[in-house]
Amino acid sequence: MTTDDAGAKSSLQRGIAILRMLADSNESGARLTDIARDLNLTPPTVHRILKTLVEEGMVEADKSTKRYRLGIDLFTMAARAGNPNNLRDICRPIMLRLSATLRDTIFLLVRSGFDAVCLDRSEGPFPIRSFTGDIGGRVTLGVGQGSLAILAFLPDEEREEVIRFNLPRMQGVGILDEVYLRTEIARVRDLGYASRSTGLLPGMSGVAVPVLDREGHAVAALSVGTITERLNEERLPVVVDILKREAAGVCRQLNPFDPVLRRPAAVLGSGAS
Amino acid sequence: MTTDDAGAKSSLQRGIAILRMLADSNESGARLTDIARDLNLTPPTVHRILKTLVEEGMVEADKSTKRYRLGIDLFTMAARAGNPNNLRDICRPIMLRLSATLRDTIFLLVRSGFDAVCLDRSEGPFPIRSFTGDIGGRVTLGVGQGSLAILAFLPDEEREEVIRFNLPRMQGVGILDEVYLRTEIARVRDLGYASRSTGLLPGMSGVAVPVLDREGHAVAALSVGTITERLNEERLPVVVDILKREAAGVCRQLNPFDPVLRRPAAVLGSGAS
DNA sequence: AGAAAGTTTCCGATATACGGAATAAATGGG
DNA sequence: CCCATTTATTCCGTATATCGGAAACTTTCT
Repeated sequence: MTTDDAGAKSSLQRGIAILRMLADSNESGARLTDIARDLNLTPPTVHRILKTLVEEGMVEADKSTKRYRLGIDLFTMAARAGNPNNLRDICRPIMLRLSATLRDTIFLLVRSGFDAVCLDRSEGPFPIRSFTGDIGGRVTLGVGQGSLAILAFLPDEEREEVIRFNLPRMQGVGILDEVYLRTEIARVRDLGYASRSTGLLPGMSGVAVPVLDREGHAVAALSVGTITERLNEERLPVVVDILKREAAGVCRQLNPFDPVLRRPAAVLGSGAS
Repeated sequence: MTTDDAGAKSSLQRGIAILRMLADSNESGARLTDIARDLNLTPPTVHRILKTLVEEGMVEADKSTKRYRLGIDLFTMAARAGNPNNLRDICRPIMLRLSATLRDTIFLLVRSGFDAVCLDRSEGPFPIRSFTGDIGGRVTLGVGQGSLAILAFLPDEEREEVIRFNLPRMQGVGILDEVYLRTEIARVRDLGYASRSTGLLPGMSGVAVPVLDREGHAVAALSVGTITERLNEERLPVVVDILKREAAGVCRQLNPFDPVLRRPAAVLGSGAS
C-alpha cells in the first residue's frame, strides 16, 4: 500500500488534487481525460468531482473547449486567505505609503513552509522583476532579499531546518554554497536588513527588512524592489531607515494588546457593512 | 428530504462549505463548534473534514487558540485562478503603464455572475477608495464605473437578466430607480465609457472603459479611480482616450488567432519548465 | 476546584462514492 | 462526407469511505 499511489482516498482529497492540478495548468485549462490520467483516476470519477466543483463555483468549465480551469469564486477566496494576524490588512496602508514615498515597488512576504510567499505588492512607477513574481507567488526561502530577511530572523532551530532543506534547492540561484549562505545570513542579522544585489535579475536590486514579533523572530518581510541605480550608497540608508520604521510600526500593530492600555489598540472599522 | 437543508451531501461539498465559511470569518478564524453549528454538521464530521483540509494545506489550525483559518496554500492556489483567457496576465503590463502614466490607480474588473470582481489593481500615488476594494473584492454589477461599463456592454438578454436581478440589490447605492439605471447604461453605451461620479465615495471619481470581444460584448473593464479634482473637463477626455486605446490593445491580444496569420499570435512561453 | 463547553477518538450502520460497461458526443483522418 | 477514434457523460451494482452517537479527553470559565 505504500508503494505507488500512496494516499488520495476521499473525494475531498481528490477534489483538492484536481484543484491543485488545475492551478498548475491554468493558462489554457485542463481536460477531463488529462486530469484522470495524471491523477490516476477514472474518467467517471473525475467527471463527477468536476461537476461538483463547477456547481460550487470553484471551477469553471469552458463549454466549447471542454477545458476546466479554476473559478473566480476561488480567486475571491484567496483575497480573504493569507491574512495571518491581519498582517495583510495592517500592512496595506503602509505599503501604499511606502510605494508612494519611495516611488518603488513594495512587497510583503511571509514564510510558508520552506518557501516565502508574496502576500501583497504595491507597484511603483518603475517596472521591475522579482523572485516571487505576482501576489501568491512563491520562492525558496533564502532566495531574494525579502526571503532572506525572513530566513535570517527565524528561530535558530527553524532556520537550521530550513537551511538543511533548502540548500539543495538553491543550486543555480545565486547561493554558491552553505558557507556563502551562512555568511549572508550573519550579515543580514547584523545589519538588520538584506540588500545585496544577487545579480540574478540583471539591473534589479532590492532591500528588505524583517517584521519581527516580540520575541524578535520574523513573521514577515517588507521588501523594496527596484532598479539597481536607485539603491546607490546615498539612497540605500534612507530607504532602509524608512523601512525599519514602518516594520516597527507593523510589529506594534501585530501585538494587539497595548501594554499600557491593556486592551486592543486602535481598532479600525471605519467602513460600513 | 427537500424541506430544510436542501443540499450539502458529499464530503467534498461539505469541505467547500467549510472553506466558504472560513473565508467569511477570516479576521480571527472560526472554531470547530461554530462551524458545526452554522453548517448543521456534527462536531466529529467537521473535525474529520478539517483534519483533511489541514493535511492538504488548505486550512491552517492555530494550535493554541483552536481556531481555523484559510491556509496560505489556498492563497497561492487561488491566486492562479481568475485569469480567464490570460486576461490578467495580458493586462498586467498595461495596467502598470497606465498607473505610471496617469499617476492614478487602475482596476481590472470582470463579471462574475451578478457581480463584478476586481481581478487586479495597480496603485497610483493618490490614496483612493473604490467599490470593489482590494483584489478579489466584489461589487454588484452596475455599481461603480467599471462595473457599469461591463453591464452596459453585455449582450442584451444577459444585461436584462442582470438588471432584473440586481435592481433590488442596488437600493441605497446611488441607483435611484430602473429608469435612472437604464438612462445611465444608454449613456455609457453611447459614449463608450462610464464616468459619472456617483457621489457615494465623497471626493472620489472614476472612469472606466469596457474591454470588448470581437462581438462587441464586454469581457472586462479597465477603470481609473482617483480623486474628483483629477477628472476635470480638461483631463477626462485625455484619460478616456488613453484607456480606450489600451482596451483596444487588450482586445487584440485576447483574440489569439490573428486573422492574417491564421495561427496563435505571439506565444509567450519564455520561461523554463 | 468543579462545571461547562469544546475537541478528539472510536466504531457500527449505511449512505455515498467508485469504476466497469455502455452510450453519446466530439475530433480527426481518409 | 463518412467512418474510426478519442473524449465526455450516464447508468448502476458493489464496496468502501463517511457519518454521527457515545464516550474519553482537554480546555475554558466561574
